[in-house]
Amino acid sequence: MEKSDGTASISHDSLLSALPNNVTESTPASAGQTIARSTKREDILQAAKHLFARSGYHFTGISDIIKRAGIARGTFYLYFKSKKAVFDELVEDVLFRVIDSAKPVIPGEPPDMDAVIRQVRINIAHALGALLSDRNLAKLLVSQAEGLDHDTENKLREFYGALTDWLAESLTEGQELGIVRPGNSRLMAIAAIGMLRGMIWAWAVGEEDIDIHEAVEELAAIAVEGILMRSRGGIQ
Amino acid sequence: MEKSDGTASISHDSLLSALPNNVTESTPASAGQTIARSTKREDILQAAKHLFARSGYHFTGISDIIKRAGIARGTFYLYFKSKKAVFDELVEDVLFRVIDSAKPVIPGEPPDMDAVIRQVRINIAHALGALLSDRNLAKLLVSQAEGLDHDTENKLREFYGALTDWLAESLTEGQELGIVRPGNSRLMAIAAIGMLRGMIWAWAVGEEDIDIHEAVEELAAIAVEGILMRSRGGIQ
Amino acid sequence: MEKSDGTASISHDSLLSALPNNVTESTPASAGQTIARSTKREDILQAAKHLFARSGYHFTGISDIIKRAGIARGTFYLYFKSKKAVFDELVEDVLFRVIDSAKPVIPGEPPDMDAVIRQVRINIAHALGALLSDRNLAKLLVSQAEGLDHDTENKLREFYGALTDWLAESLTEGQELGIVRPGNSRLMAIAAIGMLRGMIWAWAVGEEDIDIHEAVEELAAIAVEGILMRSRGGIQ
Amino acid sequence: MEKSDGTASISHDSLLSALPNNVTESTPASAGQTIARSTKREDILQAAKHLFARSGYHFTGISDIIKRAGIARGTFYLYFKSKKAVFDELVEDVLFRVIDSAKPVIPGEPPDMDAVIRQVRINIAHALGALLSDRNLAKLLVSQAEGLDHDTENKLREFYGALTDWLAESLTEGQELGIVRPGNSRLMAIAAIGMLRGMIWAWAVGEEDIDIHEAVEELAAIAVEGILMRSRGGIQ
DNA sequence: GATGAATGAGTGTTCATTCAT
DNA sequence: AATGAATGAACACTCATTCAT
Repeated sequence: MEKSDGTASISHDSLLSALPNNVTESTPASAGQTIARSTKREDILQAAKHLFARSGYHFTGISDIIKRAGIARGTFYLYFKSKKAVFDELVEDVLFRVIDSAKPVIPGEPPDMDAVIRQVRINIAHALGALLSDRNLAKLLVSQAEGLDHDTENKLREFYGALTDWLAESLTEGQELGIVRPGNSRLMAIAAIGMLRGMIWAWAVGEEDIDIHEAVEELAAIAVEGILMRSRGGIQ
Repeated sequence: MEKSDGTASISHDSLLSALPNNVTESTPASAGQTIARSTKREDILQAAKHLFARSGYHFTGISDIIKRAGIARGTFYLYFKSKKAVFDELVEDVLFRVIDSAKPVIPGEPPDMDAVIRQVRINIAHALGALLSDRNLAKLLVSQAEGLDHDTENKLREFYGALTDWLAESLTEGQELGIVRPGNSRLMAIAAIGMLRGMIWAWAVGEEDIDIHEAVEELAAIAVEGILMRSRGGIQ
Repeated sequence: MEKSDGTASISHDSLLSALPNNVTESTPASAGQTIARSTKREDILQAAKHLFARSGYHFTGISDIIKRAGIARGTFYLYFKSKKAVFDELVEDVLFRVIDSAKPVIPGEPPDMDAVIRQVRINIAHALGALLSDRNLAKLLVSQAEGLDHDTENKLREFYGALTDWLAESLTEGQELGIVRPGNSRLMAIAAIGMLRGMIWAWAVGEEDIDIHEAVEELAAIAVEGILMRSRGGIQ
Repeated sequence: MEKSDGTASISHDSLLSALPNNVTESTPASAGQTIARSTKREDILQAAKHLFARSGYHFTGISDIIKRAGIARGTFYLYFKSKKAVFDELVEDVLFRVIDSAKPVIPGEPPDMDAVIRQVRINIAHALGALLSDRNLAKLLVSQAEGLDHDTENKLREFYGALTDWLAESLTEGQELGIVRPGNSRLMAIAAIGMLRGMIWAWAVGEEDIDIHEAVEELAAIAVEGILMRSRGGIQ
């Protein structure tokens, strides 16, 4: 994406299209009332999020959700058409958070490595922060959403696909600008996203005690320097 | 682990302990017969693997498995005590493959960076190869095993925990030997494993067309050099 | 049991303890409503009683019960947690009826043989009447409750044990008061209870056409002339 | 039954007809071999008897029986056409033993009360002895055979019916001869058989510690002083 | 005769969803 | 809008019986 002012940046509009329907306005009609917006819907989402994260989708029953939300059985179906619908909304919520956190990196003219690295660091911090703010949501994404059904699998596939496309494209542009190491940018993108996911997983599921600032530093360091020491020069 | 000859290496015995019982010989007794090994057990495993990978554990019924394996209902329970038992065996199978592929890296005296990198590359190739040989098995590990019961979740957690411990320890030793960049070795380990998982996931679930050799090269390159270019020097 | 006024009587409190929990109020909460008591629960019990008595516990399926009760499969489990639970409630019901019918015999001072016999006859009438009012319930007690699981078997064993203990004790006291023939009172108790059971069985299972009044008379006659003391004579 | 010599006695031929097929020759054909008669059939019966008595018909599987009998699955069906067939044979065995033990009481001319009582006592001893010799068989009869299926229920009904008929008839004849108290002889018969059953049940199921001689004495005492005529007196 | 791998009809129970009130 | 009693399709698993060897 070549901007008119000559600087290159990667918009994240394409990422948003990965979500089936726009999540921003997921509240029910409820036209008449302006204040005291139905809190029940939110109660259900909160209860379900907690339970899905703790016990998993399949082991969480409608009974559990309504008990925790403090509503009656039938009421549940007033706000959501199915158990799956609640899950879907929660998943879309996480995905949106992550997408929303991805900001284009603008190298400047001429490319200023230091600035780039700062921006990368900020991007990583945002992506991590988006998920690490809600352990249950993170858990949902990394350990419940997968392997559920074909719909969810597809949604996830699309999401990660779009994320990978976007990052790979960004890296390719970065290579052209000389700020990204030569190589298969798509594989780099996959690896980079994998690192982030690994961090989230370790924190959410593995229950590692991860300090977000340290994690951001380390990920940025790997991005810049890799893991192994170099005697001199690069890889042979 | 300091070996008597001065060279350091990391055994992977600790990794093996992550598996509840040794998987290598899980076939039933059937002592007498030497030939004509019961093919039914294998049929069931194959059928279940395919279906679990395609539709998920919960959406795969015994009916589906026996239909695909071409056996009767009761026959299934002649070979496995439950649906869960089949799944467990499949999961242990993948875990064992991965564990088996992890080989210690011996830097030599004095540390020869080139040799180290070669060995790292081999390790990556093994780990990837162990899983990329069977897409369904890979899918099982990265996307189906989670969100199941707590037992399986714990097994997986333990597995990744042991893998992380092992790699983190290796990296720490590497730092002492000056072949690994300074930094939080545990976070490095998490990130490194995340990269591998990301690769697997992209191939198994995202259905990316990944060339194993290229993937190994790129991962090794990231390990050695990171992703971003460096003006000179490391991160500021 | 020696009462302070010199008269002896046998309380049947010990018998009640044979029942695991008090059966009298086994209806579900449903606090608010006063009228329109859930008839479904009763429907299920009636249907199950009929079927258990006709075909036996093991040959009666949930399908049979719900078909006869005119409800759906799931509805059954709204009122009972298992097929066994229905059976248990029915059994406890019979046991309670029998226990409830046992009233202490008070000989008076000095012992009035005629009064004693009248009371014995009343006791027999109660015990028989409690069961002969419901053929299916009777059948359950004498021919279905056995051969089930150990829990039920134990409950029954305990019940008959308590009944025997109580009667044997009563007879022993009667012997001390000179209104019961000398002899092994425990064996007498077993025989007496056996007679009653035999009567019930013949009516419920053997489908004998038994007139309750005649049966009471005959049993009383045997009791009076066989167990109770006579002016002179006895076994040679 | 009026015998030609003027004495009355009750044959028990009618009782034998209660058994569907004559039990005496229940061994399989196996024509050729005279010696070394197949012990397997007996092994199965023994094993089944033990298990049925211990765990009940429904909780005893073919697997249990063959394991205990030390034979293979298929072999079982070489000797019995079904699990039920084994049970039936065992039940018929008990019934036959009881029937076999019933001997006619011959009062003599003129009726000798002492002789009659002796014979009654012997009859009771035989009936009890037939069952008390094998606790498992007794248990089968009193606690497993009932409530099984309609076939068995009918067989049992017929058996007890015939037994009752026989005893009632005997009692009626006794009344005519003046050795049995007036009254409903059928109800007397039912009560008498009930006493015996009660004794057996208490011993086999209730696990009472019953001395057979004492039991015979007590039952005889009840019979003599409750059912048989006395010089003077009777029910008031 | 003896075997035991294979069978499949049958079981009790669950739970997301509906709908009359 | 809110309720919760009622629903019934779907499930994993059992076990008496058969039959090719």
